[in-house]
Amino acid sequence: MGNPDTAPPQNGGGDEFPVGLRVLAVDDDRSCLLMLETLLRQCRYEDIDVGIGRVTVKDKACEALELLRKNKDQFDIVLSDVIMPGIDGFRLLEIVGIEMDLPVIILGDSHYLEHVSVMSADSNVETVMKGIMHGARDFLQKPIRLEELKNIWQHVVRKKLGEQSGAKGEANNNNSNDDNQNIRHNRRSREDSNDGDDEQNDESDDDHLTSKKPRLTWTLELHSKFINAINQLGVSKAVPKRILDLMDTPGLTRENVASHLQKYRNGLRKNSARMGQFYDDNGGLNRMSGLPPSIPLLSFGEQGMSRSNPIERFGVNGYHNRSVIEYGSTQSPVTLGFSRTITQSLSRPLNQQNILLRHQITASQGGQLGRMMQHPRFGDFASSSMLSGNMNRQPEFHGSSYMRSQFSHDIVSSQTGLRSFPSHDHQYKQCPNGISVSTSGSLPQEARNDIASTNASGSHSFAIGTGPSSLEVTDQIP
DNA sequence: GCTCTAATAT
DNA sequence: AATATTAGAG
Repeated sequence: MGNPDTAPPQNGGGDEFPVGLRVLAVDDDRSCLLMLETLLRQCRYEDIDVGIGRVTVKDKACEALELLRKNKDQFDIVLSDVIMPGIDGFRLLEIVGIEMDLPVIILGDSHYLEHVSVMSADSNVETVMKGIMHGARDFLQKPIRLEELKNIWQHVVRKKLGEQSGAKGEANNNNSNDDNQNIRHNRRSREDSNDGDDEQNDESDDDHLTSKKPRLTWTLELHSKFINAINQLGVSKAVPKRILDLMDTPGLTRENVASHLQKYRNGLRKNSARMGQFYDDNGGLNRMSGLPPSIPLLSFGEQGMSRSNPIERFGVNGYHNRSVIEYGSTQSPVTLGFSRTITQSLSRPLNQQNILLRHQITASQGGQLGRMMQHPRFGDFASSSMLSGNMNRQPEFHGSSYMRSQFSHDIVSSQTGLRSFPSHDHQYKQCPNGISVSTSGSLPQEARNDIASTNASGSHSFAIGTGPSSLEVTDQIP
């Protein structure tokens, strides 16, 4: 809670507002809109010289959008009501975020809040959160007060600042052979807004670029390094610090590694819980010491089904001839809600697929494992994408290339009792005691996805498992 | 004070 | 789901 009106950028005067900020306000409620416009003009966000008025109002989101599209670069900031017929505030927010990346401020409608919620408090928070998650820069609750509007310029400044400093690492999709350039460190600043009252928290430390928080993306390269490090260290000694050192990746933090490690271990744990055991770096049999006994032997149910990006949906029995694969870009929070759907046909119903899977199981395990054996997932053995090194599915894999993949694999081995079969369409090499994959029959959909999504075109190779228990597979698509 | 890890938040 | 952040224990 600091002093509200810190000096705006250029003019040193503490009380001057950036004259001529180009604001577009959208609200379907005419009276609100008028009020808003009046206030905005009082802020001197008004038209000065440019052809287009500096304060522009629209009572329909679609018109606002049209205006924005036609006049890119003609606006600095957008204020939008939440509830509107047609395109609502959130939607507008998304679109604007994607198409022109302007700061958007969401205006909360008290009517709406009352309406929707039994008690306004919660839903308010929810709404605010939703707005923020969708990329809103701020959230102002109606009735909007002049004081609040006076400060919206800060978002524009922040955005500009953000653009300057961070060289815009936006499209880091398929990039990078250079292991690490998606790394950008950021300390965040808690920025929020509030309900009925007031708000301005402008702690000017220095680095609160409220813009976007770039998160580290664990690319395949990074992950490989990570896995490498772990292999070198051995499971027991693999702690964040050491891994970090071994990875030798500038910009990467221990926290990054720790977080990833946590996930990695979860994967291990899951696996090992299923197997009851796993091999450590010495090839020795390890009992995961700290294994919570509570971990189910197999979580085939809902949990496992929707692992990783492509979200598969099977009928309860897995009988669908077609499965729906849904995906969406997760690049930026703004893309929330944008997802497309494609379909992929299955050669056979899952339950008829010829799954080759052997594992020593005891009779007592029969119940759950039995089910698993009918529908093993790639992930059941080595694959949580974590272990397979198959991280980071790129959007490009979706769609046609995805459908084009005709892999059909059987999971056939693990240390105990499972073995691999030679196969026509791919080469494989199996490490001693390795987990292996071969392509002899068919594979549950999930597994196929794991593999297919690794592949954009032509062949690819990937590793399954780590250390001595790993396998490298090279697939060749006919 | 630093590191690790589990838990929790975004 | 994937990462980040936090909190408490060593």
